[in-house]
Amino acid sequence: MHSFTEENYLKTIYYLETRQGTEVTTNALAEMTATKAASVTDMLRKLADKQLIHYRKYQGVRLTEEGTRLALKIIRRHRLWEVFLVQKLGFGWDEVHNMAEELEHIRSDELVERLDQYLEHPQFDPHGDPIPTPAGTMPTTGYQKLSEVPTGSEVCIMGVLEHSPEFLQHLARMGLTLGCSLLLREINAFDKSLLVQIQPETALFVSHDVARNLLVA
Amino acid sequence: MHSFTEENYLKTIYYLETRQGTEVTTNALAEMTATKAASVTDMLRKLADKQLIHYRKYQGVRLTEEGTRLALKIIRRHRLWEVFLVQKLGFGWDEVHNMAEELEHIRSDELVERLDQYLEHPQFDPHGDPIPTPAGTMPTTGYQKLSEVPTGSEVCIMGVLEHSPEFLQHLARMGLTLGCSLLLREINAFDKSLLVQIQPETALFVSHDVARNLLVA
DNA sequence: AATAAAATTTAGACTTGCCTAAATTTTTTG
DNA sequence: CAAAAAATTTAGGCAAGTCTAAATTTTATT
Repeated sequence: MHSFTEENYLKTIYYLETRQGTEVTTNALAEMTATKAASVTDMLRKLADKQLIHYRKYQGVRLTEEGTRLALKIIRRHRLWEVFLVQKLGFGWDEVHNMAEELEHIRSDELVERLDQYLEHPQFDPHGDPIPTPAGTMPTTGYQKLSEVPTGSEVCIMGVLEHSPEFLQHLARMGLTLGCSLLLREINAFDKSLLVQIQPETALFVSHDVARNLLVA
Repeated sequence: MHSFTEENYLKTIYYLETRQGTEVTTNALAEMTATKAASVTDMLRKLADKQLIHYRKYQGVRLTEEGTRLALKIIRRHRLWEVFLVQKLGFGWDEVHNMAEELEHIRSDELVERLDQYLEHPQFDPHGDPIPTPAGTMPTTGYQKLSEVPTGSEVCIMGVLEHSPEFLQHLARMGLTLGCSLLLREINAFDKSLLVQIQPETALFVSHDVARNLLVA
């Protein structure tokens, strides 16, 4: 059995590893977990002893196969609980992250599979993130960042890369929601902001920071 | 904020205090929490520092008002999650205790109140135990132990005092379920077992140990 | 390439919650 | 009511996970 703390490190390593595509550094982990680098080093030694990560001193870490499997199991739980909180209990998508951070550590596998069944096997969480399979693999989506599609594209908002309440509430204030269609009119040369049209009559500017956290298809 | 461990001690103290009506001893707590007496003493000092219990060395403990309020909050969460697991996810009443032991520590008050609403404000958990109010009071029931009702009584099974899977599965094998009607035919003088009639044609012997863990009205 | 800066690890310590062994207090018993 | 037994507390220690400060390694800079 693994501690909450170990589970959180695995999840964070998975996140940084897939986001950056490179080995994950001690400092990056310290920042994400809001601890100090020395504490991270201690935990990395422990995870390496348990064969959950490949760790070369001073070189950073990657998850082993077993570590990846475990990380995806936690992420599956997290996302299924988020679906429950939004669809069944009526929370907003900007309110559920912290609760799911606790619920994801509940240890029963049978509970997770029954929850999945009760929710009718959702494919995506309320933020559009794909839910890992029970077998421990991450479904792939062909989504791109809005900041990377060419001018003139007509796309649909499929997910977000940033889950903070601040970001999600900002989207809501701009009228941007999951499933919303966008026509990319132009990209401003000065600050890289994007002019997007969301209704025949309505267009607005979206900052580059917002655009690179919006997934579209 | 209180740790999982502190919450578990409060819950256990509440349970023993109301079951026995007297001050709770260190040894009783050590047995219930599967730890050693010395560890209990440590924790009692901490809980007393936080004004959650009245503690007189060598004399045992009682919960303060604040301690009682907190204990009932945990018990409310536990019982609501049990209702969820049985009614929504389809678990048996003998399977849910351990999962609820983990779920009861999820910290969001709003989550609990939304769950309560989603479950349509249940009054009792799957074992017939009353669910404490949001205000932190325990509803009273007039239930008696089956071992204490007079011969000839016709009663209905309303709850259980023992929650172990072994006990609950034993009830199931005897055909005894919540809501089941019983006619108490006689009490055996030799071993205090009870002859109870559950159908016009069907009667069976129930041990004293079973009878004192069955609540009836 | 040598040195300065940055990143990482090591060393030693703290807190929580648990343990064993020994000391103390309370209760029981002859 | 005094001695023995039982219950409880104290003392000292351990593991997990964190910290600060110092040492080491890597990277960047001149």
